[in-house]
Amino acid sequence: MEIKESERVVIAKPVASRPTYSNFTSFSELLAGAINTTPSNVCSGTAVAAIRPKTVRFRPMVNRAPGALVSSQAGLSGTAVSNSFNKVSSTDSKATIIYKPQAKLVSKATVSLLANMGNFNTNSQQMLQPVETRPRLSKQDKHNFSSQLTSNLHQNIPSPAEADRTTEPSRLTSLNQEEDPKTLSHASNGDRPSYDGYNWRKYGQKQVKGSEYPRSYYKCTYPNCPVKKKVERSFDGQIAEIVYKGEHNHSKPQPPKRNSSGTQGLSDGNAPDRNSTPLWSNQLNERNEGSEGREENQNEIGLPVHSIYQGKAPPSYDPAGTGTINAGTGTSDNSCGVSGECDDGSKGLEGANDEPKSKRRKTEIQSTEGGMSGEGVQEPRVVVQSSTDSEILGDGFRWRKYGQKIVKGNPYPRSYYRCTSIKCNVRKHVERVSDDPRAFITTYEGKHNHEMPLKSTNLAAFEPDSQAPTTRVKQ
DNA sequence: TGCCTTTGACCTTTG
DNA sequence: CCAAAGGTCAAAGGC
Repeated sequence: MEIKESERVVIAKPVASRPTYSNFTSFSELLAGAINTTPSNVCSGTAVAAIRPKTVRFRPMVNRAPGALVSSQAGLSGTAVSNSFNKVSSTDSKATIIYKPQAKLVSKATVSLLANMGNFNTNSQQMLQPVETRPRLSKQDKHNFSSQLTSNLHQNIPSPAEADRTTEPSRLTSLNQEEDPKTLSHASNGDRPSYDGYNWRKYGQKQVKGSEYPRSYYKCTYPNCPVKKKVERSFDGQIAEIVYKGEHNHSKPQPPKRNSSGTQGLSDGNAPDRNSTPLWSNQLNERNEGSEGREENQNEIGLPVHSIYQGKAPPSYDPAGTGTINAGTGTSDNSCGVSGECDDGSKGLEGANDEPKSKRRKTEIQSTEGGMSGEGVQEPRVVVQSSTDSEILGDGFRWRKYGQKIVKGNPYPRSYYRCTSIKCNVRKHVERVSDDPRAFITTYEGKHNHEMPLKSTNLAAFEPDSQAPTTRVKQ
């Protein structure tokens, strides 16, 4: 179980790929990783899965899926959200660390719940909304969810981070929703404007070592466009990482139609721009698979998604460039970055799954529109996201997760974080090294050039686990 | 009927 | 140079 140091060093890979962004979930994520992996595995075993073999087709399954998920999650987290704690602890049998786990669990549970419900609401955005502006769904529904979520969260989660988490759930929901593209579409009436504007075709799927979930390969459907992306899922089947290759040699396809109807209309009206903002959220909701949305949202949940560009990729995207924080931007931006224009859609797109096949295109188009319209907006969002994305981990600093990867020799995923302080180049990666979720090894690179944003006292609350983990400083 | 996803096999890349 | 892993192709099936 122990990790080989040499391998750790390998961090480079993720880095190399230009992370535009990422998500974070920091702790929760870690936990999730840890917990989920193990437990999840277990769960998966029990619950199962969820695996969402493929979403799309499951429509009929949809109901099941959610249910399944829920059950699974429930199993994991607890039947009910509230229970999540217990279960978590119980499952792992490690009660001590309740906090984080809880958070995670809770969120998941909630998520699952949401998912179920969410299908209707569809737009997980609710949670996101704050960030976005777009109201795409019926607000009421959202409210319901959100309220529920929040309530759950509150109950379950004592941690300070709740607020963030609330978002998480939503995100999660979105994820879940992925599975039910239909629901999304249906529910939302077309909510999904989301496609990033680009159209993607799935051309392959493969089981990757170290991952229970398959990696999906997508190509931009625009003629001659070399852009490809691959989407990996994490334990829960949520998107864990999206890697883009190449740059779009075209602008986003515009939707021929405009639909004013429905959500899009909303988005259009308000945020004309691309989806950036709205899309963002939308995306999340809509496409689950899509990556982007998730990216941002997922942060906490542990569903971190991040997009990484390979090759030339993103020409400009990162406002920050490598910007430490960009990540935030990266998220949504990433997509954008990749295409330059903002692919956002892409993320969603892949979701191909999400959408029902034939409709997909149609929707895409429409969605694109919505998305297209609002381009300018994106960046701003990014900003917002970034704020949400980063989390204060046990060490008292605020980190942004920019990557997660399973390294050989260790069945547990390694999460990469970057200090969100603008001038600070400190990075660290955290990986679980044993069945004990508390057994983490944290490796730091560089030194902080700023003070710790959070007081140690507070930290305690955040991370009970912090004790367990081992810390290393590369340099 | 057409489009898209799924999947197994083959090819390429990397260690 | 070999083996393993990853990536892509293309036929088949489903919606």
